[in-house]
Amino acid sequence: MTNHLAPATVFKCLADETRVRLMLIITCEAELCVCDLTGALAESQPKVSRHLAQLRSCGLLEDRRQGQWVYYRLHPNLPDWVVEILQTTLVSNRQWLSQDLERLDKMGTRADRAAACLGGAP
Amino acid sequence: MTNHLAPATVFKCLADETRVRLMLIITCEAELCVCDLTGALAESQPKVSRHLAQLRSCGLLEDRRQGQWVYYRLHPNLPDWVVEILQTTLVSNRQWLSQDLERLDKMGTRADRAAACLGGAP
DNA sequence: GGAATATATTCGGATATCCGCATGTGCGAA
DNA sequence: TTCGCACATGCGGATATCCGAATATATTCC
Repeated sequence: MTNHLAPATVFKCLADETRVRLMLIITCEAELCVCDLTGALAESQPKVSRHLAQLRSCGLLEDRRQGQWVYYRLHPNLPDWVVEILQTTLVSNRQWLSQDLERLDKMGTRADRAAACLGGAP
Repeated sequence: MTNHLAPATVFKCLADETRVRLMLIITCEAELCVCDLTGALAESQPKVSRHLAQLRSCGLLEDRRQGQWVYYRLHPNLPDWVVEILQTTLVSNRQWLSQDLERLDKMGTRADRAAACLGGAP
């Protein structure tokens, strides 16, 4: 809402298959760490990390370090129209994204593991 | 709705400033010929033509020759989510697009078709 | 401190993108 | 047919993008 992100800048960020997949999965799951994303996409760690860095430097993502893990989520100041676009794309392309989400589901996300840990034994 | 356009493909088309401007203006005006678009963008004719060709070959635009003019419009089989994205982007970036639309408006002639899409934005 | 895990970055090369300039093509009018 | 306008495209060349492999940094655990 506060950021000015030119349309071309936003679309350039989404113009790479790896980056759209990252953005849509994060839109879907709210917050994920790099290892989750690497597993979900079944891509190499440097590749995923590089694209995440690009998305962050453009202002689409925000990162947060917690221990050895770095969590990524949509940037809180993301303009509304960008969020809308992500959600629209997500809703109409679930099938396209299903393999990534299945892989993510099967590995159990770090967020889930952490939550389970908080609820159970720390 | 019928076409299968992968998200990355669509966003790649919109990842260039010239191409987003073309797509948004056409989304706004329904149908325009190359000379209108060249005037609106104030870019060279080969540049505009080349980008239009790319948008057409990707399936985002459809062209129609009428006499010496070639009119471009959104492809009728464009998936709904792509149209939604274009409209969302348009609505939230009127200011960004205003110069192009003003130029188009001032040209008059072939661009007689309502430029009233801009609404009341300054 | 040292090993182990998670993440980031550098490097170099293959490929893609974008552009201006010039030229080619299709159409209508004279 | 020839001219002129509207549009498309071929041809370099500059620049950007993307990747794998290797390496660097950060943090935790022992």
